[in-house]
Amino acid sequence: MLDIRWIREHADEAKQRLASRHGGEEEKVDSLLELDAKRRALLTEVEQLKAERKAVSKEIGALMAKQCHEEAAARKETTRELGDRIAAMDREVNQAIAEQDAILLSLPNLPHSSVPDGTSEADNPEIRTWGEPASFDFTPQSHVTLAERLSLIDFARGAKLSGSGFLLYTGWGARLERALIQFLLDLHTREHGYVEVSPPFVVSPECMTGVGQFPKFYDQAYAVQEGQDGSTLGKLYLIPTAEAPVANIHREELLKEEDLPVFYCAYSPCFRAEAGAAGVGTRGMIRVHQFDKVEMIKIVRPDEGYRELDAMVANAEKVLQLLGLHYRVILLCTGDMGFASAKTFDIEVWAPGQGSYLEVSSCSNCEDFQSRRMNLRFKSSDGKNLHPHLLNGSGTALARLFVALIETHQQSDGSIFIPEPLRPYLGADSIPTPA
RNA sequence: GGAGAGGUGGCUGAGUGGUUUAAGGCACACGCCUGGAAAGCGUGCGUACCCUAACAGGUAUCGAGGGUUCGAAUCCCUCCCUCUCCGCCA
Repeated sequence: MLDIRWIREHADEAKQRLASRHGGEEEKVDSLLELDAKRRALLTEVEQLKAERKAVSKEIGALMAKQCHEEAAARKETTRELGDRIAAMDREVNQAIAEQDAILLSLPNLPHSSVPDGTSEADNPEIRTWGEPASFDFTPQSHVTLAERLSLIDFARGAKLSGSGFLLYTGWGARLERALIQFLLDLHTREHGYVEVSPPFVVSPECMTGVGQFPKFYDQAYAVQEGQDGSTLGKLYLIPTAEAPVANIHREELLKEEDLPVFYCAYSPCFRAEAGAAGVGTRGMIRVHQFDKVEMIKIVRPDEGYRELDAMVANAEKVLQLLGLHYRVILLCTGDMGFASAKTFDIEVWAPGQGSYLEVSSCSNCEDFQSRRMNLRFKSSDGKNLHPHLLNGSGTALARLFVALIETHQQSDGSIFIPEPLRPYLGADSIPTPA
């Protein structure tokens, strides 16, 4: 959420920077400012009336104490009418606040000045690459072929259980998934300074609003209810990312400056309805309704936000480097960034079987956009209450990492080579071909 | 799900309709005192919004939302959360 006072004083800049997202959001600014002016005028007026009522009520109290009941009764008459006017105006003020909040919650974050202008992913500059695409003296297979041949995934039965887009990992596949999760958590907690948390996998709508999922992406979430009790529908949602619970851990709190920075990492499954994306889904594991992910979250002082963003990207890159996977780092342009983000780096890993790069990580600094939505603050050393920067990044998404890993490290005999750092977790140096 | 007890500022803790303008204490900040410190004494000290060039001023806020009243931390209703016990349950 943007700061209404900042918008009030920087209306032109707000419009310009919203316009740079090429989403037409800047058109909402004028009506927002009108509501703001109306709200403040009403508030000033009704607060004067309340001050008056308060003063007279106090007089009535004093008169009652002195047993002057007639005089008190006369004053009650005048304040009764005052109370009716106040109630009416309170309703108007609340209406204006509700309308203003609805617009504020619908506006995306402003892009940072270092974000390049653009309208689609075609305009995202490549920042750097690491390694080279794997070369083969045979034709590399798709992960679908590999997973079926090695019985890593039972696609048909996964679909039987839950529909298309749900995966049943089996045997070495299930074991590899588990090994990757633990490898990632150990890396980030032992080497990168994150505190591991294991959050709920369902969250309240307030948490979804806090990170900016709601109100814009209601359709993307799975809403749950208790049994057949429809009245409980909408009280909890399956998390689309661990960012939803973990970024909200300190919602509504006032942290101390010495508490910062806070680094969390968490494993969770991620549930995405992908409404409207029917038919876009590719065969296999690349676009699914449920996948595992290890997420990194940072809560930092505003002056450290961008330094910490770079560090977080490096943390995610380390995963791919240790696994020997070629990747590139992309800076998202203004038109391609997520709703809550001010600046986002994507990391795309090379999948030789696909002949394409797959997004396995997205690291964003949301600045104070989310912390304002969730009323998360910290008291600075000079006593001011400030909104910290909130950063989130995948470290990394698992299904696509699984794809890149088996496609990159497939051998001519059909087995999968396991990179050294992962071996203690898998308990093997390769996934063998079936006998 | 049932019964009971609770929810007051950073913490603690009073307050059952009207100088409560939320007492007192702790913590914190500043000052006095001291060779220095502690103790003691004094002053200040929540949050959000409105207004103002600034100082000042105003409104709201006692888990949340409604209601009664001239006036609600206090009375009524609904909901949320915590604790104790019971039931069910991995």
